[in-house]
Amino acid sequence: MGKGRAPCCAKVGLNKGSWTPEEDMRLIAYIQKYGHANWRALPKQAGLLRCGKSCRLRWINYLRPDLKRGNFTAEEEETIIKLHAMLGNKWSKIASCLPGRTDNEIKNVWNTHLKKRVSPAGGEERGADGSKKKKKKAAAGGGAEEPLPSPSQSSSTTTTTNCSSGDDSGEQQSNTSKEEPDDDELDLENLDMMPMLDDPAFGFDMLVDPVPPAPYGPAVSVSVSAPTSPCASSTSPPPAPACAPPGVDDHLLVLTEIDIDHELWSIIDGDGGASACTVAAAEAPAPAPASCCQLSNAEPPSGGANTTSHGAEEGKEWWLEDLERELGLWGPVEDYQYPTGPHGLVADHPDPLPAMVDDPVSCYFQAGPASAMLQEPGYSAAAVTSSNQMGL
DNA sequence: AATTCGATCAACCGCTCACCG
DNA sequence: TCGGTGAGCGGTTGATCGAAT
Repeated sequence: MGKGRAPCCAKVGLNKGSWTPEEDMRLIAYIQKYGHANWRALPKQAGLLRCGKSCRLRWINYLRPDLKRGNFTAEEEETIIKLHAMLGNKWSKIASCLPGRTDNEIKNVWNTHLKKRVSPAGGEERGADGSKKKKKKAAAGGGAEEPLPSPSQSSSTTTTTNCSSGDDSGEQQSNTSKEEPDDDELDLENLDMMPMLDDPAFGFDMLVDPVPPAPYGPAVSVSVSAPTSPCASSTSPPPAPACAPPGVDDHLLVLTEIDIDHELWSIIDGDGGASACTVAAAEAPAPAPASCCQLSNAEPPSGGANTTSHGAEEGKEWWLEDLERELGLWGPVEDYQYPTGPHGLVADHPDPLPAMVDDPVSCYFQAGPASAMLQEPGYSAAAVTSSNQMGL
C-alpha cells in the first residue's frame, strides 16, 4: 500500500463518474468475450478510458448478468439484518448469501433502511446533529466518535439480540476490523433463523470465507451460480443464467477500436509509450472486425480462458429484459429494421460501430442477445427494443 | 410553481489481502 | 522470505430524484 503507489484513478485522462451506455456496452461485450482475468489491463484492451477498478466495480455492481434488480424482499432484508448482526459490516460476505445482490447494494440498503429499522437510535444518529452531510463534516472535525454501525449496535438494541458476541464483535468491527477470526465466530444459534441456511448446499464457512473466488473470471464461465449463492435463500433469483448473457456466445458485439490518443495510454500506463491504444487495440482481440459469431475462436488477450458457458435458456430472457429495462430500452418494437446481411443476420453486419456510436445500447441489444434470442423458438419479437424508445 | 430537504444509489477512494516472482 | 502488484473490501462522497413546504 502506501509505498508511493498512485491511486489507479488518478491517472491522467481517465474518465470518472457515471458510465455511459457505450462504455457499458464495451465493458459487457469485452467481458463476455474474454472474461476479466486482468482488470487492470481490461480497460485498455476493451478500449475504455477507465481504470480497471472502475470497470470491475461497474461490472460487479451493475452489469453482471446475474444481478437481481429491484427492491429487496422482506426475506432478503431479514437475512441482511441477521447476517449483519453476526458478521458486522462484512458486506461481501453478506452479499454472498444473497444471490444476485451486491455488497454495495446491500451496504446501501443497510445504511438507508435497515439500520434505522434495526436500531431506531441509528436513525436518530443521523438526525441528531442535522443532515448527514453535516454529520460527516462534524465527524471530520474530530467531534463525532460515532462508531460505525456495528453488530453490537444492532444486536443490542433490536430484535436480533441473540447474537451472543454482540458487544465483542461490535468492538472488533468498528475498531479492529482486522480481527477476523473473532468476527467470524458466529453465533450458531442464529443459524436457524436464516432462510438460506435451509439450503443443504450451504456451508457456514461460506460466510467466514468467501465463496471460492469464482470470479467471473477469465472466463465468463464463471457461472453465476457460484459467486453469489453459496447459501441461496429461498428467494432465489430468476433462473440463474450463466455469466454470459443470452445469446452472447453467438452474437457478441464486435468491439471496435476507439481512437484514443496514442500517448494517452502511454501516460496512463507509464510504460514508456510503447503501448499506444491503437496498437493495443490491434493486439487485443476485441476490436477484431470480425463477425459476431467468432466467439468460439476468440483468444483472451492475456491468456484468460474463454469458456463462455451457456446459460440456461430460461435465464436469458430475464437478464436481457432486466438490463434492457435498466438502460431504458425495454419495450415492444414494431418497426425496427435489423441491419441485415445477406443471410439476414445481424452477425453479418460488417461494422456495428457506426450504429453503435449513435445508439450503442440499442445497437448492442439488437445486434447481440436480443437478436440472438429472436432466433430462438418461442422468443417473442416484442422483446426487441426500439432505439426510438431510448431515452438516451 | 418554486424551493428546500431528505433519501437513494452509483461511483470513488484508501486500505488490506493474497498471490507471484 | 521479501517486495511488488493486482484484486477486493468497506467507507465515503456526490449527483439525482421525489416529497414536503
